[in-house]
Amino acid sequence: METRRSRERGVTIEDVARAAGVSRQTVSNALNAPFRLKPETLEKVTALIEEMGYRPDQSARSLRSGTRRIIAYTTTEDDPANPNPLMGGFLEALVAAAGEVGYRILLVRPRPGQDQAQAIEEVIAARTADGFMIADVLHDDPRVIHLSERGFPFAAFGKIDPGRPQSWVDVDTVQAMIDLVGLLAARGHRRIAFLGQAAGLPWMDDRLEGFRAGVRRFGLSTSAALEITAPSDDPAEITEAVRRLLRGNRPSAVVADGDWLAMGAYMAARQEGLTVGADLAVTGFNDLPVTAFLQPALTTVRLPLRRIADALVSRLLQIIDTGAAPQAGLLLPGELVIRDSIGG
Amino acid sequence: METRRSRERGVTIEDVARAAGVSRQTVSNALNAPFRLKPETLEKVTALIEEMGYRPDQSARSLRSGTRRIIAYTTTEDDPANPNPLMGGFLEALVAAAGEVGYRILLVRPRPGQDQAQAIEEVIAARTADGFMIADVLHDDPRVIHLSERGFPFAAFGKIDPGRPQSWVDVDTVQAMIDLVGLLAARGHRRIAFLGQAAGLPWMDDRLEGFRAGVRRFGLSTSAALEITAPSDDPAEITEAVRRLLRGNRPSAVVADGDWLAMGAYMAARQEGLTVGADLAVTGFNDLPVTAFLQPALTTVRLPLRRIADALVSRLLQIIDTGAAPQAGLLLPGELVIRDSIGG
DNA sequence: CTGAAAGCGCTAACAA
DNA sequence: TTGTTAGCGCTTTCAG
Repeated sequence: METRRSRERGVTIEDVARAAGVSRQTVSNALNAPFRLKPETLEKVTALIEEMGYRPDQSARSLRSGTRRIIAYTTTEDDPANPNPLMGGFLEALVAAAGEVGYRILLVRPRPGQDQAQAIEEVIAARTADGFMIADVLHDDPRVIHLSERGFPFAAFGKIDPGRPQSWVDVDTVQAMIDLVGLLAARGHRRIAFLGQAAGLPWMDDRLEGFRAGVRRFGLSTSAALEITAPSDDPAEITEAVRRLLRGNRPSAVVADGDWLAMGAYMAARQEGLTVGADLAVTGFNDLPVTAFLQPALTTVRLPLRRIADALVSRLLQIIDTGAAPQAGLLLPGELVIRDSIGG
Repeated sequence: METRRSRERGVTIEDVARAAGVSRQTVSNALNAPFRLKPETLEKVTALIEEMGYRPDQSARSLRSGTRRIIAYTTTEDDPANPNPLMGGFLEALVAAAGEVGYRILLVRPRPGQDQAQAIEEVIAARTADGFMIADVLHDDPRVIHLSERGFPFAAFGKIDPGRPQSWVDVDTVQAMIDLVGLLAARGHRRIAFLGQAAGLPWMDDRLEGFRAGVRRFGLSTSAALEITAPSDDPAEITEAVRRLLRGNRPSAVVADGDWLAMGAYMAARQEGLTVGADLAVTGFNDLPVTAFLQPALTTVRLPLRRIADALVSRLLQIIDTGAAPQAGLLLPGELVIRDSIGG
C-alpha cells in the first residue's frame, strides 16, 4: 500500500510539458518569463497549467533558484497575562502587506534552550527564508546584532541603533506626543502628568521624550514629580500608582504611555471619585480596540500599521534584491484620535 | 560582481563529508539516523557539523524527503476594529506547541480575489506545507470542505461537521456554561439572561445550548425574553442592547457569550445606575487579559489554549504520518475563573 | 523563440 | 557500518 506521502505527488512540469507538446523549459518560461514565448504557445501552455492545476513545487524551485518567497518573523515569547497588543495588529498588517507581493510569513521562535540569535541562525543556515522582519526592537537587540553581522536581509518595526543597517520604520512618537500635549495645553491644562512604564524600552523613551518636548514647547509646569512610572503591567498596580498621583497635588491631565496604562488611569479616577473628561483629562497611545468600551471615549494615537508594514516589506524586498540597506530609517506620523476623555 | 543570492551559499553536506573524510551519506545519517553510525564516526562527524555550522538546506531536504516541517495556518481576515482576541492567544500557543516538535507555522491568507479554498489549494499544490491548522471553524466551512475532499492533512480548533474527518479539538463549552449557570443558581439567582451574538457561529450556538441546558438543569425561569442578541460587535450597540434588557423586568444575572459582550454589560449596568456584583451578576467567556481592568473582577471561563494547541499538533502529526484521521473529536474542559462579578 | 543538458543539496535504496 | 548510485522538480545556461 502506498504511503500517504508518496500519494501526494502532484502535477509536475513534466506532465504539463508532455500534455502541451513542448519542453519543460517552455512551461517554466510561461510562468517565469512569459515575454519569451510566442503568444500562441503562451496561451496554450497557460491554459493547460490552469486546467491541470499545475503549481511549481516550492522546494524544487527554491533549491534551484535560491529564493523562497518567505519572510521570517521573530516573535518574542508573549506573556499570556499581558499579550503585546500590537503583535496581533502588526502581524495582521504584515501578513497582508507581504501577501500582496507574493511573500508569506513564517513564525520563528527560539526553541527551549535556544536564544534569539541561534533561532535566527538556524533559519539562515537552513535557507528557510529570504529575509527577516522583527518588531519591538531593543537597544543592542541580539536579533539586530546577529542579522547585521551575518549580513542577512532584515527590516525592523522600531528604530535600530546607529551603526547598524538603518532598515527600520517607526511611528513618529515624539511628534505625536507633542501634539497630544499641545491639545491639552490648548484646553487650558497647565499641570500635566506623564504615566510611563519602566524605562529602557526605546519606544517608551520616545514617548517620554516627546512628552517633555511638548511640555517645554507649550511652557507648562515641569516638576519632575509629574512623571510617574507604573511598577509593572499589572492592572491593579498601575491603578494604585495613579491613585497615589491623584491624591497629591493633583494634575488636571494624565498623558499615559499607552492605552493599557490609560485604562489604569480611568480606574484610578473612578476610585478617587473623579470623572474622566471633566475632572481629569486622560490620553493614551495605540488605539486598542478594547478602549471603545471606555467612558468617556479615550483620546489616543492610532498607528498606521498597514502603512508601516507596507514600507517595511518594500524595504526588505529591496535589500533582498539588491543587497543594499537604506541609508536612513523612515518615520511615519501617528494619527491623533480626539475623543471625549480630554473634555469638551 | 557576485549577486547577493549567490553569496548566500553556505556550508553543504559535501563540505562536511570532505572535511570528515566520509561520504555525504554518512553525514546525512549522523543527523537523520545516528544509531547507524559507529560511535567514533558519529562523534567525529557531529563535532564537525557543529564546528562548521552545517544545517541541511531545507529546500533540498524537502524536495528529496517530501516533508517540509511546516504547518500552514489559515487566518480569516481579521477585522481591525474588533480583532478576534483569541487569534493572538491561540496562535501564540500554536507556535509554541509546534515548535516543540520541530515544526514552524506559516501564515496563509487568500490574496485579493482569492477565496479560502484557492489559497489552500495553492499551498497544497506547491507542496509548501505538510498540513493545515484551522481555527474558528464554521458549519460547511469551505476550508474543511476543500481540505477533506483533497485528502490533505489538517486539524481544527473547533468542531467539524459530522461526515468530515473528526480531527478537531474544542473546549467543552456546553459544560462550562452549565457550570456557570449552576454557580449563579447556587447564589440564589432565578432570573438569568443570556447575552449572545447573531447565531449561526458554532461556538456561539454551543454557548447558548449550554446556557439552556443549565437553565433546565437548575429549574430556572425559561422565558424566551431572557435571551437577547447583540446586533453587532460594536461596543455602543452592545451596551444599548443590554440597557434595554435592564430596563424591563430585570434579570438578576447576565451570562454573556464572551468577555467582549460582558464588558458591554458592565457599561450598561453603570449607565443604568446598577452595581455589577451587587445589583447585577455578570459572567463572561474567554478570560481576555483586558478584563483585569474591570471592576469588580469578571467571572469567566479560561480556555486551555496551550493544551488545545498541543492536542491539535499531535493529532495533525499523526495524520501526516499515518494518513488516518481520528475517529472522534476531543473536548477539553474550560476552567471556571470565579471572581467578584457574581457577588460575594 | 524553443529545446537539451546540467545540477541545485539532499536522502532513499541498495551495494559493498 | 559505510559508500555508491540515482533522482526529487525545478531553473540556469547554452545551443539550436
